[in-house]
Amino acid sequence: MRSDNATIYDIASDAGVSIATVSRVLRGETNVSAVTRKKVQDAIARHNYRPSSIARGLMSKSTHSLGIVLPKLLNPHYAMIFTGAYEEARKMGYSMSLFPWSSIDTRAYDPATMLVERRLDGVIVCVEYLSPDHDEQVLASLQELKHFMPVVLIGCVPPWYDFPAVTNNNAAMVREIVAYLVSLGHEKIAFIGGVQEDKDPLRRDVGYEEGLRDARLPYTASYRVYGKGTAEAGEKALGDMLDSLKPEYWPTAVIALNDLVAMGCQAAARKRGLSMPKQLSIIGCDDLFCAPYLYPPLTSINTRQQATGARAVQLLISGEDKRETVEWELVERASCAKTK
Amino acid sequence: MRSDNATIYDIASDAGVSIATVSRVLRGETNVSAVTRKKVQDAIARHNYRPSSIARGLMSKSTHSLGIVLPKLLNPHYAMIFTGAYEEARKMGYSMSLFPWSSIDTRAYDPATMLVERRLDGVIVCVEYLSPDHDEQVLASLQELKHFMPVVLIGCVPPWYDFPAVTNNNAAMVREIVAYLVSLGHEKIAFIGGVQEDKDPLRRDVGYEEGLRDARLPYTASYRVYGKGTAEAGEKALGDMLDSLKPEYWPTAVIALNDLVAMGCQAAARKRGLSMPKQLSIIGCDDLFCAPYLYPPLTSINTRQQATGARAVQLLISGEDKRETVEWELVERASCAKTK
DNA sequence: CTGAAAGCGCTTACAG
DNA sequence: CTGAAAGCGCTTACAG
Repeated sequence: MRSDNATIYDIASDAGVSIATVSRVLRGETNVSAVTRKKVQDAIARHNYRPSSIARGLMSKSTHSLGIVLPKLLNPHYAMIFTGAYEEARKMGYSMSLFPWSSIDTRAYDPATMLVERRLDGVIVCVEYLSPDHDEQVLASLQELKHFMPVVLIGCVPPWYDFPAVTNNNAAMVREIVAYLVSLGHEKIAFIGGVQEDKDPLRRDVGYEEGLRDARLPYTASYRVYGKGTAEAGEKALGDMLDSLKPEYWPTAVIALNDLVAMGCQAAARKRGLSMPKQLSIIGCDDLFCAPYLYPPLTSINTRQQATGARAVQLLISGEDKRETVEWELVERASCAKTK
Repeated sequence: MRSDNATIYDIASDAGVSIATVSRVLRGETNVSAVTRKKVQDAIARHNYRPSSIARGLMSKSTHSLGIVLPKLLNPHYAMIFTGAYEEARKMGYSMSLFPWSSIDTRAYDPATMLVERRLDGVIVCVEYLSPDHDEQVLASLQELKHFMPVVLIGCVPPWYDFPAVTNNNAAMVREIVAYLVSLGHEKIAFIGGVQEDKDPLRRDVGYEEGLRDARLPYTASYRVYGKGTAEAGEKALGDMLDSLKPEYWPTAVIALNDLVAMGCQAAARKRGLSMPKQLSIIGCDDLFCAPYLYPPLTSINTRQQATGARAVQLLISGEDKRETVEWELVERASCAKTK
């Protein structure tokens, strides 16, 4: 084993053939005689030679590598998406590089520079709605990026984003969650998390209001708290709600934007002596690995993140320009109970 | 904005200069006259030109990109390491690609192929001890990889691995944990998780036994259960231990290999009606984001994963061939209590 | 301060 | 089945 950073020329001369022939066996072409192939393979083994994907990428316009832009990996929700996308890419013979979103849009020169300079074959971008002007800025970046390479979106993608995408129908999902809680006898149902100005018609807010309407329940503004999707935000939001309401008006159920928020809600409720799920039912969303180990074990929605990531890769590679919706599943555990 | 995939030739001819001059302004060289620079920059803007890092990488031997090999991203422990490494790399002007370990060693051709073909400037590998033959295989892969690029190790790195590394001193850590539990009055202390045949002198086992010896406590084989570092494994391990022991011999404290195992232990204890921390104290390791939201909130060890990742990047780039140890911190929450 | 030329390590027609 | 040659899009001495 030499590992001398041999090039295709070294292999060719060592095997006594041309570099074109070496290239042929490298790429597995069949029109090479057995003995020639053997000579080349031996030379490759002797030098421990690995072709440079850099040089290879120069000539063949495809780099066979994809990118995925995710808000942050510390949230396991995104780690699941990444894992699903990565595995699918690998199956299809592509590599997949991860770009934390923050590292993209802090580049002064241009949001998409890193992606474009690497000549990726395509990129999956996970969109989050943060505020109207952030939205505008994101859309502009995406449109520019689209000029350079195929883009598939996941996450919270408003319908007016003209991109192929794979998403959940959040509105329908939350509407069903409300129905589920109503079926358990709940009438005072709170919803915690999300951004107030979001104008996406698929947003969870819409489902919340629809679900209430379905059950002919009033919309109580005090039960609707906006905030970031973190445990801290959830803890503060529910805590403030409870502290500001007379106990007889306390919600009997809360829908959390995601499992992180739900974790925070559990903490807030516990701190105020509420027994769960007896006095308060909580349902999360995303079904993180820790959901079954919270107390009480958290009922949540499996949003099939890995399937989402995998499907996005398929759209990216096939070039289909369509918008798909992925199913979800209610995972019942002990955190939601009947009111009596 | 044209996005016509212009090359350096297009820019040069459009600006009326040579490609060498375009290259100079691209790389920010100072020896270019202001007017020439302006002409070039205008042409770049007009074409929305981005240089190809592929072509750039061919000539300059450095790709300015690093790799990191991690067992699995779904465990937030590794997501923290990645985040720390990624951010540090970015600060130093490097990009960082993630390679799940599984995708490395299932390549029939060669474990390191993906890394080598991409001509990475260096790679961080997170090592896990799984079994003696896995260990042998990993070491062989690493040694081969080392012929191609600088390698820095993190994770469970035995001292006979001749590589720069940044690790925790697990033995010392667990020894202190035992002392902490002893200071709370515990004498029946269990340890759950890990691989039995591990011969690393820094391994957690060693610290467990040393800690017991420090406190002049007996080593009780029934209190030592091996297993994978998952919640399921933890739940089964503690469950089996409790079921097989008369209650008066039940441990009053358990040290879990990591927070996942600790989560499982909480579930097993709860299922058997043990009240925590009154009847059973549990301490985890890694201080995952969910630790404060478990019930009871989990006392754990902050192993400074982000700092570990960042430091590994620094060693990789500086080329220092040394082995460093990173500090840890006990994070006291409610899951460990005095025995009386 | 600027340009002509060679070269990085491959792939890809094109001949034979 | 195999090879000579051009070319991918840059950077890097080397001249001037």
